Amino acid sequence: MPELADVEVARRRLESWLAGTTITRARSADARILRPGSPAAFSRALAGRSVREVSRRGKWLRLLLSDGARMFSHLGMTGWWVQRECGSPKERSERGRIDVERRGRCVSVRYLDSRRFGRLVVSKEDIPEWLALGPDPLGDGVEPDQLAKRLGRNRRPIKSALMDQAVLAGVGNILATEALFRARIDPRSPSGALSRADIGTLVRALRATIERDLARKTSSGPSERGCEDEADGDFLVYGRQGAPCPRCGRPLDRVVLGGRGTTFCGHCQILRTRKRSSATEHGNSATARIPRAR
DNA sequence: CTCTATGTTTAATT
DNA sequence: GAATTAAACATAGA
Repeated sequence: MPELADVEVARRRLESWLAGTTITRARSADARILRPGSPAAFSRALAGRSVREVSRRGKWLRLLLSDGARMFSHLGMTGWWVQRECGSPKERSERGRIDVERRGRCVSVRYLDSRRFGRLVVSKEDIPEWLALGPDPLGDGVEPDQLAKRLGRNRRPIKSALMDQAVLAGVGNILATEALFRARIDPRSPSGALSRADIGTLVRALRATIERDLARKTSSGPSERGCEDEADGDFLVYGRQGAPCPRCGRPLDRVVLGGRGTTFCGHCQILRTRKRSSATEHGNSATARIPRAR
């Protein structure tokens, strides 16, 4: 469930279940999920504390505890939080649980993650992974100028740059694919080749995609089921290679960028190209505009 | 059996 | 050294 919108939904659920409650018991025995960390340290850090707030940056979730310590949660590919009764039996994919007392009742919040790419980390301070995140397109907003700066002038494909969590926090394969389609930009375009107008369009496309995801996922039923939510699946182009482009009807293409499958329309999404960097280039450059043909 | 998968880290190669 | 690529992780589903 690792789209930015999914993680935001998870945050809201956790907040409604945990904010203001006191943790009576916390358990996780999975060494893969607790990395770094140990079952004993996990229980010790959480038990007896109350939950002050649940925040999110990019794909990371953070519980702020009454003693100032934190618990971080990354959902990886298949992680999800659910609410169960305290006596409810452990499920196959259950990797941890946090039991709290709410209005005199015992409520059990469980972490499910079949593939175990997710993580649970307890720490007294914010962890490096959290601090290294770039601006969150939903929480922080993104200025086209600042994004242009972060993208730099390199030849890295724009899609790979968007998915770099230090550039923008929370953009994954689906979001990057969908936003680039909306912005009509070929995902293989070198990030340095995008114009200021391109970047403005891209920022709007990202925002539109996130808002729509969020609206869909929050309105559509209680996504209380294990790891699946029905609101998933209806994408413009993601995973639809060979199907007709929703804009021009030509079959959608697929390439691999940065090891990730990338669907796009080779007709609607234009490849941006720019000047070739010259060995003598330095600093300024009204002179460095050598149009590049291919 | 083969291929793919919403993510990230690390090793290998250029 | 920087930059790009492949592999690895663990599991499920088509």
